[in-house]
Amino acid sequence: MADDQLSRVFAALADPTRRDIVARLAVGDATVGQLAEPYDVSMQAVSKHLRVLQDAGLVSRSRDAQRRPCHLEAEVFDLMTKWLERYRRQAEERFRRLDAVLAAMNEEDDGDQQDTTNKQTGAAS
Amino acid sequence: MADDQLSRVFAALADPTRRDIVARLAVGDATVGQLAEPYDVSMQAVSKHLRVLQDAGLVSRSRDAQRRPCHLEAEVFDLMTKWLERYRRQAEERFRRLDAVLAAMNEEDDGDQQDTTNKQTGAAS
DNA sequence: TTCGTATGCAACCGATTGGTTGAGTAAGAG
DNA sequence: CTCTTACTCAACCAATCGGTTGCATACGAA
Repeated sequence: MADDQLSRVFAALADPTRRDIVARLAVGDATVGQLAEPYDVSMQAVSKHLRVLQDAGLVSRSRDAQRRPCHLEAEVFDLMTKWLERYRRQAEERFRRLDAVLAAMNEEDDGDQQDTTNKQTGAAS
Repeated sequence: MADDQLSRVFAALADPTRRDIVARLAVGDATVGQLAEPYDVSMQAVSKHLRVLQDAGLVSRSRDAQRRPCHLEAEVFDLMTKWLERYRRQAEERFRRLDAVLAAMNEEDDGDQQDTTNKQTGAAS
């Protein structure tokens, strides 16, 4: 179901263990073993988490002898920030409009408060 | 597994249909039927999506006769933004440190050239 | 070559997810 | 009251998820 990048990123970060891994990689690169150590799950489980993070573009991996160090890719955060910023702006805009309506209602506050409010038409994601 | 708020929010937004619903609610409040109409899924399915969004704190719902209008709660976005900002800052910080190391290496670049740097994989997409 | 370390891959399992259909509920209209 | 509208709830189902175990692989060391 999660086919696009944004879906993969959000799905990846929906797991606390994976967010924890991201937190540790933000401090510095680490191997699978190092990442697995603080948890009481198998290394294969952590390896799976890393595959999810990698598919989401959140981490990249290189080779160092038999180790596969993981590196946090920070650019993906920009994608999320951009997505978020859009709705924050829209929410603020809506808030401003609501304020305006309220102010207008105060000014001429006799009868007739029928809604000139929003019926929306959808946007896409 | 997704018990905390952040997990619920990310999980909720991992679905393209739910992000779409958020996009439409950002424009203005809507009923379940209005939200379901553009998709070729049952209203029950949309109702389930809305329950997920509600549990994540992303939407609230009121009552208007037999209708249940949905309203986007923008505050949750602050939670995500805060989470994101933390890693963006850390990434920048790391980047600055790497720059410093590189600069230091340039300054004393006579003999002795083994890298004490982070091995890091190339940039990305 | 053989051994140990670090990791990946595949198969399996129980819980969750996104969808369905069908029945039930809340409220205005006739 | 009954009918219709607008939903929710409950049961079910296939697919996915997070975990496991067991085996295969890549590489350095002995």
